[in-house]
Amino acid sequence: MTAKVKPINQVACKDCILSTLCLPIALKIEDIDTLDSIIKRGKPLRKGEHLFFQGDTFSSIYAVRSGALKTYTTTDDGVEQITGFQLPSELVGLSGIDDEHYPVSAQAVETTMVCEIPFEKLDELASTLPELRRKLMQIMSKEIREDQQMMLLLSKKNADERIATFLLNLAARFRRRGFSSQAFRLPMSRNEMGNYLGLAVETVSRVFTRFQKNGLIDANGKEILIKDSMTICSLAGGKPVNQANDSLTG
Amino acid sequence: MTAKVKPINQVACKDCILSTLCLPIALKIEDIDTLDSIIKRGKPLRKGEHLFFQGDTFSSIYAVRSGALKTYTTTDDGVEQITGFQLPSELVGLSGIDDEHYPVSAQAVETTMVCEIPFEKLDELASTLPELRRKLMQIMSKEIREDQQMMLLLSKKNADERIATFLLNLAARFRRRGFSSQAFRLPMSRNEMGNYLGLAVETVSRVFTRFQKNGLIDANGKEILIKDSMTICSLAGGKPVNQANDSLTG
DNA sequence: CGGTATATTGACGCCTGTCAATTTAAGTGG
DNA sequence: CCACTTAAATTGACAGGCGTCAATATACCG
Repeated sequence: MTAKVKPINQVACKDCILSTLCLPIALKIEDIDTLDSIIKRGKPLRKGEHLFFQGDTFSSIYAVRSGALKTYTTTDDGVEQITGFQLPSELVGLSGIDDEHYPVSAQAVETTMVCEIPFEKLDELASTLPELRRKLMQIMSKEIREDQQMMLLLSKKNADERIATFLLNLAARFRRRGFSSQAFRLPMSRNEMGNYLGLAVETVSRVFTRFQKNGLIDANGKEILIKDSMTICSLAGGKPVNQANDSLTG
Repeated sequence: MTAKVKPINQVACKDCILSTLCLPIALKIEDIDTLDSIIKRGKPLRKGEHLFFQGDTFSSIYAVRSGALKTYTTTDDGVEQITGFQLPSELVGLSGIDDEHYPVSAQAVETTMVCEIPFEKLDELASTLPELRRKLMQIMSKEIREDQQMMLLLSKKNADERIATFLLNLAARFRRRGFSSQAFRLPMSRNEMGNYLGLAVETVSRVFTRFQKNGLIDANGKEILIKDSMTICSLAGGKPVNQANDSLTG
């Protein structure tokens, strides 16, 4: 994996390489220190360990520092639906604010470190820092928007389009974090991908095989190389994106 | 339709019968007046008219006073996905906070009145009213939670389960507003329902016919009577709900 | 290196979308 | 209020995409 940056445990917010992506982006230096003071840095979660379970009392939101999480809901009859994957700098737990309890479980899909942000304190802080309040609302608004795009995907797109959309989405998120958007490692299994995308594992596997056969990607297990992003883009339903600002020519 | 309550145009927030459902629930009397002062009450929208279009500059969120709205996204290739229906007291436009533009269009599915809440002013108000700020975050959190439940529906449920879930969801929302949850009128067309639920109109129609044949509901056009809520509940994937606190015995 | 989880590939069937034809409802003008 | 037009809803026939089941191959891990 092309790791240009590596978050280190216990680093202060203002020194964290994720600071431009995480909450602090909107804060002044001294405010960042205030935010910093309420954040607890937890010990790493190993793959499969849970950060919290559906039904647990809501108390904190979490920011991923390294690794990746998944969140999922379980219905009364045991059906599971993954509702999202969280990469470094992304927040998890926002859906618990309204209720006393988290409506989802959060689990590490690989070794993961998180910052815990007690919501009570964050809320207090938000009352004195307008920038922070705005940023929080923006993050929640963005999540609503993205979830609704998932509704579109699940409701209207076929298997090829779903996988293409998913790969591009991941690619874009990796790029924002300074990684290559053409070559990356999927943090999740085929099973988890299928669950998230509303597809059977077998279908995911078949699409990957076909994409590879048609020269769209090069997939070696979880290692992915995007070879024909034009075609993938058009499959995903967006306009083709030129790759000028990616690692090839950047 | 069993209309127990009827919002009247130009009524102040503190006199609005929706006040316990809408934002003001968390506010003290004098604060409600402050909120009241920033709200613009618009003229009614006729069925089919738009409140805003996808891509329009974001400036306000809106509260539905009467009638119903739908929000939908349109992809580059013209595919439409309805992302939600908004009933009286519900907010629309929250997904636009993060960006400069609304990511969805909002259109009246029947004659509808809305309150316009300029976001700039709401945001200012939120800085001085902690209760308002919390309430806003709760509403957004709830929307995230509900959108993720839709992801579950679209990803894992079959046609019967989707319709059952949808009917129960509507029933619950009607009940909260003082209407019967057993007999109500659907504000949207079969087409819109199908679009929202990821089903073809024909499938929606067939499921309705089958539900009726099996004695689950009585459907006369848009008029719906829930006859066997136990079965519908179990189809929807939830625990059966007793009807004690509904109009039959309440 | 053996045991287990994960991934791949093939065969088959079903749910649901698509196409087409009515039927019914809604909206409009005289 | 009724005839006319148009939209919406229903019903049937058909087929295809994807899920399910099963077998094998590969990767992962202690």
